Amino acid sequence: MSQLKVYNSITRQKEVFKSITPGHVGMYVCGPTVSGESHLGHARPYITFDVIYRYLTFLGNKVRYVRNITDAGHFEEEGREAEDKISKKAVLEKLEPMELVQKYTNLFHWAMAQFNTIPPSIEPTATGHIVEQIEMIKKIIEAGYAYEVNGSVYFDVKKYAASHKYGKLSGRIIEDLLETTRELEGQEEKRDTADFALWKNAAPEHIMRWQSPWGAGFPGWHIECSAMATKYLGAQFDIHGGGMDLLFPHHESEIAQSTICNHTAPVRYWIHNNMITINGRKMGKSYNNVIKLTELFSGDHPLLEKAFHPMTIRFFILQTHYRSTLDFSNEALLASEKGLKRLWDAYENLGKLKQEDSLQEASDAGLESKVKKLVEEFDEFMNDDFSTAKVLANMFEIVPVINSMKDKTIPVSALSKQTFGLLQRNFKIWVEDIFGLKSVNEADNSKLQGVMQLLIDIRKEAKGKKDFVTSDKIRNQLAQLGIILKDEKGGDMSWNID
RNA sequence: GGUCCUGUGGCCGAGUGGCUAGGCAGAGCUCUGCAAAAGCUCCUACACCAGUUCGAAUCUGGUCGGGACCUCCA
Repeated sequence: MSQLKVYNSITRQKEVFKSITPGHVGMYVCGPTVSGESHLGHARPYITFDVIYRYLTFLGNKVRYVRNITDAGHFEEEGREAEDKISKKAVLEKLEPMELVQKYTNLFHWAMAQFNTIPPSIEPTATGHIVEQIEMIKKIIEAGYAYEVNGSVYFDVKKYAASHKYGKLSGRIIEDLLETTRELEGQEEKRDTADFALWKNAAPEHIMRWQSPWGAGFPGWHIECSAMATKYLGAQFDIHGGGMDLLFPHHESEIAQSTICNHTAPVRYWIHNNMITINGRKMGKSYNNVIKLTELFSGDHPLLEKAFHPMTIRFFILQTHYRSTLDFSNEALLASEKGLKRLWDAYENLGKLKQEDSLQEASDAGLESKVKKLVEEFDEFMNDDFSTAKVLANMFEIVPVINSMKDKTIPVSALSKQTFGLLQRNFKIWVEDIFGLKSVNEADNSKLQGVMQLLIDIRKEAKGKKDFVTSDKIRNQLAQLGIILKDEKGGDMSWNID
């Protein structure tokens, strides 16, 4: 089998992946800020890294996957802010930060479950690691790379850049950063505009605040990831992932902090997913083009013609390489929906075919070698920087073979016992275990199965007597209920829920 | 303005210098009581201009277009 190669953002090239401790992989992925609802854009990194997590595990690694919850910072809930300003005094009418955080954390977990993502090994919260963050800031101050002003602490980028490569990851040039003339609030405290906050002084009315050696305040954005990654994965770990928009300043700053604190570069492989765009534009609050996940699942959004199943979104994302932008549209999602159905139906049909029907020798040598090659390429493509799109393309090339076997226009014995087994095993591993796809039909209970079998039997009898009025009645009325009944070759019938 | 990415058929998208993925949509045929599904076949594109090469969607330079980051945005 070929070696796994990953594109490393910091070296800008594909490198052979080798973990620090053989057989073990430490992976940190920047998690959500739970001050609002997740949208389609958020789905991309979590699905991408879920597949990476699953694949690394499949390769035999014990993976510790850490994904944080950013629940500290300056939070305001939309709509409730105004309410607060009317200065209601009652406790219950005021914004309670933890209530807000809990609400969106729950919603996030629910959405991730819908996508069938595996929960991370550790999901630390920023508020649960204030102590670690303060310790880290202290160390940086002691090392002389941070300074305190009015209860806030800033990282001294200029000093760091004198001996380290600040900007290496993001391709930023330190001189340009130092020259930036942008005027923002609170900037006057900093020695230099490029400096970033490690700790921020909080005004008394600020809703989230903790005691620190520098007074009451809250941690800077970047330090939380550094502190939690260090705590759970060590001073140096294998993979750090996140969206490309986090390259700068977030990840660049993480490198600086951790390097000063732990005297080593924190991350071996930086992996960044690209953005989901809508009409060519990144999906984001500031562009006013956000489609929330709840809206996507319900279809309740002006841009959506209908509701889309979470699995459709997952498949949609896997059809593209993770480092390419992915353009959203109704049409594209509709295409994914149909494509997924075609793949899933074939996958289910494959599972029902009997391996005993094949022999040691293949009766169709050409098909045998074609199918074998297509299946064996799964690993090769995935090892090439997780090319899920190419694996799926190969699967689709096999779909007609499976469907023909089901229709008996190609005998199962066209393939050798060995290759047929390979096909069945690998489809299961790749479709379910690695790509994490699952059935779109939620109703799979045995009573319904029984009722359907009864209707199918009655319809078969009617058809046998050429009583098409009855047979059509059954099929049409079921269709009205959203159950599609199909006649198959040989008189069998199959059904699924639309 | 600075740094970087990108431009593929009606749509979404893979693409490692030659063998020109895949999905969806569209057309025809087969199967079929009808329908649906399925199978087979067709539609063969790489923004533009120059260059390198026997050969370029792929490499180089330029032009034009789109985008990301430089704002606590995945």
